[in-house]
Amino acid sequence: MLKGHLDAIVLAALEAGPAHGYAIIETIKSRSTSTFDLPEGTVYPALHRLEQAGLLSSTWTTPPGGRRRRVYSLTKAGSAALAQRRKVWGRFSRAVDTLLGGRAWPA
Amino acid sequence: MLKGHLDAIVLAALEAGPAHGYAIIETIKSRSTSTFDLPEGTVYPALHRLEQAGLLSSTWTTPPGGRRRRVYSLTKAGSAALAQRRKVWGRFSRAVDTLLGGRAWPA
DNA sequence: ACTCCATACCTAGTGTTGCTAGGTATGGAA
DNA sequence: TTCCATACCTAGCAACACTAGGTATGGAGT
Repeated sequence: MLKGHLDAIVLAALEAGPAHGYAIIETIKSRSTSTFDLPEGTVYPALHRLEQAGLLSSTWTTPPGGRRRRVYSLTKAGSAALAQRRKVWGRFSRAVDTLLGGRAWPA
Repeated sequence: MLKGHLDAIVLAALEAGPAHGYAIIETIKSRSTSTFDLPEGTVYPALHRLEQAGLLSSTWTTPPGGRRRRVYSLTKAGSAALAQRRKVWGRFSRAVDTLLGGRAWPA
């Protein structure tokens, strides 16, 4: 369970530049040291939702020796949403840290 | 949205000692400086779920000058579950911090 | 006396979310 | 030629948190 922060994570994965779905999954997996090994059935619908919401845009591309890929980019609204989500996450995680017992930053 | 960490929060609220539902809501609200102002429709079903799962036990009490209250306590399984939840939260929040932009460990 | 609020509990139903479990298809390695 | 990694997709499900109601009592204010 990604507990509602999937959107933020996906948007953040696209902040460094456009990418296609499969690559996004790999990026999230490696950058989280496999804590988040997201199934495609989680990520693809999320991408569609985010595009629907205007936070992403996509174009089909076919690299010379390869298969078709759908490449997503952050829209301006997407960047704004990401900034907002970061704030929400910060507030949320600080509150949970407090409630779960103070000392929240193990070495 | 509490994103799946409600159980951990409720269990943690009972770690200091038994309490009844309404008081738990107040505790969570004040300790989170109102970040989590949980509606009763969120907390009561959660308490029932947790008791059903054997993580909490409850007894009805009626204080001298007052109304009936249902007081919940952590069971041994509840304490163990809380420890587990804390670990999950730690791993989860560290991963999200990393994905959302690096600098995750404020002083 | 009456009203209103805070306290204190409850549940049915709803929308969102993430996942399971399937499906299609291609390029490259064994 | 078989298999795996790549690369996309969707229908349906289960869990979760919330909305929106409901009941009831004690105390404070007018």
